[in-house]
Amino acid sequence: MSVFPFRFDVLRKDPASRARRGRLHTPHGCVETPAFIFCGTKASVKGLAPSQLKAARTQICLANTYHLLLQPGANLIAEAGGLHRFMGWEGPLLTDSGGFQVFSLGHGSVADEIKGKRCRDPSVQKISEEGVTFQSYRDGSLQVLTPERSIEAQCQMGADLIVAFDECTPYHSTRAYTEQALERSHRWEQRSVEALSAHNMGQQALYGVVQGGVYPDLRAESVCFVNKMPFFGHAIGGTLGSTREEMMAIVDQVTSSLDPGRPIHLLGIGGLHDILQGVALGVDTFDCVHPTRLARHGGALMPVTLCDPAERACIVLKRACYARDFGPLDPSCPCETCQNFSRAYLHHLIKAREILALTALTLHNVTFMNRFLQEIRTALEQDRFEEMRTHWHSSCVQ
RNA sequence: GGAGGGGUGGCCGAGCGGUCAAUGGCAGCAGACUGUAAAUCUGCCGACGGAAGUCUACGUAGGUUCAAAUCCUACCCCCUCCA
Repeated sequence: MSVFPFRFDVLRKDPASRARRGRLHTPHGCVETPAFIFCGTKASVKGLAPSQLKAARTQICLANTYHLLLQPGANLIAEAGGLHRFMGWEGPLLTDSGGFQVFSLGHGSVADEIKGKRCRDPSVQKISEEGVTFQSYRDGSLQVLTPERSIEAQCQMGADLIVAFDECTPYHSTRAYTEQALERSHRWEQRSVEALSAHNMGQQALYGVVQGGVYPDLRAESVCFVNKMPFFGHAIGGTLGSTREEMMAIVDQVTSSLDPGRPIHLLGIGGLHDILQGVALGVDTFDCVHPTRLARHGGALMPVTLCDPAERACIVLKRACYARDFGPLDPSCPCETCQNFSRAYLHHLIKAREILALTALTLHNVTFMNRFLQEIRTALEQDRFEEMRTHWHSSCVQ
């Protein structure tokens, strides 16, 4: 009789907000929360080896069912001994269900669309009760993703935390459509639960996704649904509106009524301010491509004191003004990049399109995020979170 | 010496009478990036101007034409082949 190897403990609650310091137990180790989950979409955090992730004190990474299903296939990963062994990462892993990708296929515009920035061509995919038919981005072949297939693949890959298959409704959806999609997502999530229990290996914990778009009553309905389902944790998904205020209003509403005993994940959000606000609203984990993508595009995350506080929390190293900046990237950062390379050298690597630029900046941004989340955890432990938030807020927002 | 090909904006390279301040690419400059089709994408990129616009430009100097980077003549360079 084996014991379910997952547990979420709330170690401390912030007196001034809904923030909490927690610990998420998985078969591959604990995740101290609040935590950031790095995106390793195709079973690799682009540019970094697992040893480097580890050195940067990374706790947990994410991979994507959709991408891995198309290449190299869940069967192959199972043959390899599971995702952990396949990618050489011993720590906790999460796999996303592929629900999000289904809506960004063939276009690449849907990520924007979900954020309310652009309209998409609605003609690409077929959504039925059974699941979603979509075109592979690799070879154009038609693929079908259903709750059962997503869960089966996630079980084969064996990530610790897995996500129920949902429909991610875009921003420009009507209320009627969002509602219809929500109901269907709930049925898919129900099927996800059943599919997981059919595999019954007990080595994976399932997250249910809260949908409902920008409509408070639908979000409320979705919260009510996931709370009743036997999910281990909850994820907040779908469109979160077109502005930060709208996003936080939705997160606020949702987190205030989710089961407080379960960990809460905010899908796809990773801005520093967003994390601070999210944590204050009770979010335990975040994932986002931003830190790693930003790095590949020449941006280095920076403490507020080291970048132009009027704008972003990063410096764009490819800018000409860093060509002769021979000082360290961030003197306070212990990462190998900051310890060894000047801004001028990093600028050069980027301009010269050297591969090291990608690795060096990614390593820094990963380190930065881990330190940032560590700072939040420490602040929570010392009841200083409110102070930290205020400090960041006043430093960054003029 | 003979025959042929070519000289275009920082570079490479299209254009071969008007719609050409001149396609592309590179380099340069700036912006974007939030469940990753992203080492990507977008914009600017002769000078002056906020803009409309004005000026200077396609080896050099003339010429033909209402109009020339595009046609003609001479000259200067470069490349290939033959002697």
